[in-house]
Amino acid sequence: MLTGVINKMLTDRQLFLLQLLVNDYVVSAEPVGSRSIAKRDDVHFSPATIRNELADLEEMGFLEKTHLSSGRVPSEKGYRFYVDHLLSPVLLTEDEVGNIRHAYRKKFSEKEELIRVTAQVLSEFTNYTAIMLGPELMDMRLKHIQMVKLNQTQGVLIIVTDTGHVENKTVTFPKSIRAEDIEKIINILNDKLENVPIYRLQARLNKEISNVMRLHIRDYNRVMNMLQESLTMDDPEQIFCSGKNNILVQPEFQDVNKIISLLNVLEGKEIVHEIMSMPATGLHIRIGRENKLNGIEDCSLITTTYSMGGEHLGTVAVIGPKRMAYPRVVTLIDTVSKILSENLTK
Amino acid sequence: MLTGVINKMLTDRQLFLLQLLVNDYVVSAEPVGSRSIAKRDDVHFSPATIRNELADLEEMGFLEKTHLSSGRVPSEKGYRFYVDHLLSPVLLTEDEVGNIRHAYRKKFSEKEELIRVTAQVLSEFTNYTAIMLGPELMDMRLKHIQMVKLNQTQGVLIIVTDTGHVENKTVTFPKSIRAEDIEKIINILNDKLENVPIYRLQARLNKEISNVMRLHIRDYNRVMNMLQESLTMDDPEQIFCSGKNNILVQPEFQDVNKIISLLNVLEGKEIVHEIMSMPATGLHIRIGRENKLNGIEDCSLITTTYSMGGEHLGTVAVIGPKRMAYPRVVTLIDTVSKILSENLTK
DNA sequence: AATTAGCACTCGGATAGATCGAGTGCTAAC
DNA sequence: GTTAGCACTCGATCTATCCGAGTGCTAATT
Repeated sequence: MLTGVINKMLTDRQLFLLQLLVNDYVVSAEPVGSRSIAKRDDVHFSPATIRNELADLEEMGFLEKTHLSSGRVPSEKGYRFYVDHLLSPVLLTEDEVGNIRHAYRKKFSEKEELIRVTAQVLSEFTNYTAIMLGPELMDMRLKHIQMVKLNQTQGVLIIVTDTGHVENKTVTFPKSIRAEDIEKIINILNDKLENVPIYRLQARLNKEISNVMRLHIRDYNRVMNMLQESLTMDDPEQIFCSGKNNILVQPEFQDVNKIISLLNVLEGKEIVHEIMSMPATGLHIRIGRENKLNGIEDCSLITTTYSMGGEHLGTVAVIGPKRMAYPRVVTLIDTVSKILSENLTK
Repeated sequence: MLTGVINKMLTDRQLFLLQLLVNDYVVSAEPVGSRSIAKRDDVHFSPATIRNELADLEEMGFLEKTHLSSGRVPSEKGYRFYVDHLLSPVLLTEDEVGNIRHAYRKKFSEKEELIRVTAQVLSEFTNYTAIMLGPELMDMRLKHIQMVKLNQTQGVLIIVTDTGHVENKTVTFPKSIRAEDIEKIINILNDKLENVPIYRLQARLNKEISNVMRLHIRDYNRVMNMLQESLTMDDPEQIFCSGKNNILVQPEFQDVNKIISLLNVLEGKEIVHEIMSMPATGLHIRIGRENKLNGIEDCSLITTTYSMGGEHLGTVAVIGPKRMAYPRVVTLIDTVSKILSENLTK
């Protein structure tokens, strides 16, 4: 049991009641009244007493009422206190752990697939929305570059990074170019650009490569233009999102307009920035307005990271209503991100 | 003007009224009454006359009432007749054509991007949902295969098809294998598998390659297993979907449960099958229950195809409510698919 | 014979009370 | 410090009523 030292302002009983109330509200989605609390077996005082305590908790800003004579609902401050001090991690049942492991039973030949499946598992088991951010292109380095000719004028330029990520661009080469030239170009690129960070490719191309190219390749300008274009990386990172619709069944989103605006937020790029703005290490929770992004004021965001061979790779996020099953989600996101890291590492 | 010969059952005036009514209902989303039709400048008969005509049209099954004393709404048969005989194609304004062209102004280095943008344009200009099906893997042939080693035990296997599509798989190779071996394997594969249809890769691997491999490669069994796995193609095709949320603002989807089930359908695989079940050539419209797929009984599906250099490549689809702006969508989907084909071809 | 004016009728949607119940705060008794 | 009792509040639900936009049918008009 918790002792009152956590916060001088709150008595043990108040802590206890706050915890009960949040737990209750999280499952019922209805304002919690004193009577319903008093009915519990582990509560040994009367509704009137509870009313007094709740009134105090409200005065301190941990609880709110939806109208003058309604039951209480946790405020954001209440949730914050709850997740900081009252969160008792929940154990998954053996069945659940089994089911999760089961989802990873098959062999994954594409890393993307593994990440996608993780998003799926997480959204399914939490019943909220899961978003996975892959490694940022910023952090990747070039491993290998390759050109496959499709026909006389077109080819596919394939760029593989050290993390195993593959980008491909269709290019149209100048007619004047010869097959040997293409090979030469690719060789030069591989030679000079290996291990260069992806975001520096273009700069390096201009600085160091251009001289060598000029010597060896005819029609130098056109080729450089072509390469210039192909080495532009626009997508900052890969994103997988699963269970976008889960959140809609929550009673707080019965309003069609809310649904539309939330879905738009989930599909926009801003949500990615919001997630990236979370601390890059450990598990973090942002509740309601703590999120800077407009449109998710009624949501909470929980994030943690995953890695490959110890190296930070990306972020796992779960978005649900403020009224979220925090203990369960915290456990799940932690478990799943570990499983993902294991799978990526081996 | 249309003449009555189209269908012996309907007089010119009935055709005219049916067209008016559909046009009106499509924009208003409200049952159309005789009075509101009579008020139009181009209508020269009284509400009573119109009521008689509408009653006849209803008897013939082209119209419906939502309740005993409501105005009329087109039935599915009514829509069907409308799109078959009364659809007058609409011209886009110069502004619109300009805006569409504008969306394609930038150079596309990835074919996928071009298709994605097309989905976006289409959903934006129709205000419905656009779905693009890429070329089926079935129809592709192997152009080139390539292995990039990431470290001692892992590599990325890259598969390029004749259409310029790139698949990549992360593989873990047996420790015993040597660098030269890998090169040898890839050479054998490229040699023997070029131009083989993607879906036959595995079969060919077993039949013709296995002998050659056995001769040249040590640790034959493990290598074969690895390749076996890597050449499994699970995704039948690429899919781009844009504007999933557009459809939700339509008044027929004010019900949250309808929204959820529709979104689930749009995200599922069945919708792809539904689209693939459309005739593979020309423009086609399926109205409401004409769609076999459960969950889109209240929607209409319009599809056409796009191509690259004359060769059929994929399908463009728009999903909206039955009460759809058919003339506009038909024009748009037609225009856009042509622009896409042009862009792919050049 | 076709059209239209007139009229009774239907039904959904909006509005206004009435009622109910779950909740509160406060006071006084325990 | 706790609790029983009570007056009070407010959302939710139900009912009754009214209104308007629509219909079908009949009889008069063109």
